Amino acid sequence: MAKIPRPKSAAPTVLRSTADFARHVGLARTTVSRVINGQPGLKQKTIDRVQRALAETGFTPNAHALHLKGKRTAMIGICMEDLLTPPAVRKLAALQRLLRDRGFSSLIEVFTPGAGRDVVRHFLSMRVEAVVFIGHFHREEIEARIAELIAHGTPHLVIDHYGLKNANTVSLDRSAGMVALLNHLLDLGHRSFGLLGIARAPESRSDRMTGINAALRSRGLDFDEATISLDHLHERRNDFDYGRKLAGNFMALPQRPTALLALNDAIGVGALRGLHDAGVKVPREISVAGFNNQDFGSMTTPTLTTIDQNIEATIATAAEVILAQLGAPARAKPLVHMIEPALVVRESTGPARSA
Amino acid sequence: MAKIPRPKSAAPTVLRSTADFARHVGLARTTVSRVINGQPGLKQKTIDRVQRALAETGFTPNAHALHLKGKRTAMIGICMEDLLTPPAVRKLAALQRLLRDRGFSSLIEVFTPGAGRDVVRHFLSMRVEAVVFIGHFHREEIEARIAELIAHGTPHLVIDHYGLKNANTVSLDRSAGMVALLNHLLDLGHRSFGLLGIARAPESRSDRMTGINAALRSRGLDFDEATISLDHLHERRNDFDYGRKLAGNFMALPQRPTALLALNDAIGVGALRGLHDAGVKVPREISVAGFNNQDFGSMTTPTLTTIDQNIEATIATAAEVILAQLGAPARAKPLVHMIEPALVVRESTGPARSA
DNA sequence: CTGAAAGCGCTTACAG
DNA sequence: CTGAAAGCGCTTACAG
Repeated sequence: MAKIPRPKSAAPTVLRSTADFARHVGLARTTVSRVINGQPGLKQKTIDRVQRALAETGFTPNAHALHLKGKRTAMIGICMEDLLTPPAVRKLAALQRLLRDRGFSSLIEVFTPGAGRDVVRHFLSMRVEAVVFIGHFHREEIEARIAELIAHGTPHLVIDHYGLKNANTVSLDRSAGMVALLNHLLDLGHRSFGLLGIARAPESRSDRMTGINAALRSRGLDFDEATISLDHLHERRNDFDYGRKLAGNFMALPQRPTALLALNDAIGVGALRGLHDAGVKVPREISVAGFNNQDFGSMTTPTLTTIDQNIEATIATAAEVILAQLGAPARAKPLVHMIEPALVVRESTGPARSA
Repeated sequence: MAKIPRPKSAAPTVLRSTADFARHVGLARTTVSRVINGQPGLKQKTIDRVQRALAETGFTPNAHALHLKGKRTAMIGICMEDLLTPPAVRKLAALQRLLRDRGFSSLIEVFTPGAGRDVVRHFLSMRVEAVVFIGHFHREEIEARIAELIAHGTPHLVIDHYGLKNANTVSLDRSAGMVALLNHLLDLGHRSFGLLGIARAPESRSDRMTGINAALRSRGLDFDEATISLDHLHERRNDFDYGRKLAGNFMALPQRPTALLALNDAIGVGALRGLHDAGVKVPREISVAGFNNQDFGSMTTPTLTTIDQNIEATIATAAEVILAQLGAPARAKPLVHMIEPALVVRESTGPARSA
């Protein structure tokens, strides 16, 4: 590679090392290092001189060399299921902020299926102090990654994916969320429920099934009789359109449910739209509920009843769990934290039509 | 600090260095290093032995040491205005993905006002190969950061903040977006426009003003007569509620505009909600347009006319610009790229009431 | 206050 | 194939 001639501007040649920098200031490397690290026994004059040069040149000690000398990396690896799910991104934002306030920087990666091993290896090669996973993952793959981390002695935490073997987790109590929602609707006289995206489901959904079941049973209702699912009609997606289409399918049924429960707010809002297009009045003719309490749910017509995830509590707990593990001896038993959700009643739920 | 006793499990003691690992495999450090780096002249048997041990132990060479020895960091610093603006996060997600495909990892930080210096210094201490800013920043602060990066010889790019001195930028042509929107509405007979969050504005907004002005003038209309702004009535925010309140204010006016132009879709959707609450029919009585083409805009009643940001093109260009700068001599002139937006006509705009 | 030295974890010639 | 050595950029005793 041909050498690029240095520009002859007024700006000093870029300083790449403490040696360069010490030469530039006219002091010993040792002295410079002591100033930078705030060690005692230096003349104020020397300190000022170095500080000024530091500000002028913008010299920054090489973090990699610092780490080699034993300085902690103060980095946390955060592995996201994706960056396109708003509630997950809200958690990321909150966690990143909390960690930064505590002096940690976040190394953020997306866990594309099959590439989990690469992501974790990258984190380990960077010697992160802990790894946090946010989202819902392929069970076997993430369990393998967590086993690796444990073997490696690197603390971990999984946010949102409940029920993983040997994993430290912080998750929303989705079962309790469904119980709250069902009780609200049962109190309104509803006895038959259409499930949008909730049935036939991977783990995080089955928590919900547990909740639905429990709520129904406590009122003496049978799950199979009280619920109906049409998820098999479309390829499963988590977006507006999936809800819109499914709502249409429910309306075409001879025996319509009186309430629709959606996996999330996007599907719920899509259902509202589908019902609107079909000329069905919500909540007069049918009630609709979402999950997650995303912001747009308060802007639809009608506004959407939903379950709030309590993201602040989730992330506060997560940060605590992560930070407590740092430098502490590895725990024998995994830590499992549950976060309580909150029911948010809006306009989309009302008394059952023919209760 | 008390030493933590190593667990006596079957798992081998954690291997922290090539020295440890070489001892574990029973080979010389040099040999191990050569296998890891795929150098020629090794017996297949040795290669297999090392590979197997690598897989078994999960040993990862220390990235910091690698870098010290001259390996490039392959890291790009990405500095976000925040992680709560969905279009910005969509750009982050797309950029992170493109960079990862090219073998770069992303170091993501949030640029809290006043802490920009720290963020950039952290990036530099990590020896990132380039720094990308996504969003809209305090002008002087970001210009100072960019000057530092240039002095430092580290490539940079700003996505979305147009018009910065000496900065490489990729930005949406918001002026062209407003022209397209205005022409659409002018063709529908609209002659008076309420501006929601667009006026009295920092740079990125003034691009819009330029576009509005140009479109109006080309039809012989005067800006001051044709537009009205009520932004002074509330503290400026970018959310649904701001739009909802402002829409109410516009309806209370003796001389109502026939169309409302919102800074973004959230404000636009909020306006739809405010109009709905006030019993005003959209678009029969008034038209509403947003900006950004966020997903929820197609779920409201009515659906929202807006401008699409063409995020794919933005990020493809951004990745190209960044990667082209790596290892290339610094350019004398900043690179300025403009991305063309696209008009998305939906239900919220229609013929002017009394055209 | 300065300077020379050791060592963090690696790779890469260099000599066996 | 192995081993000893140098050196990347730093900090931290250690001796002046």
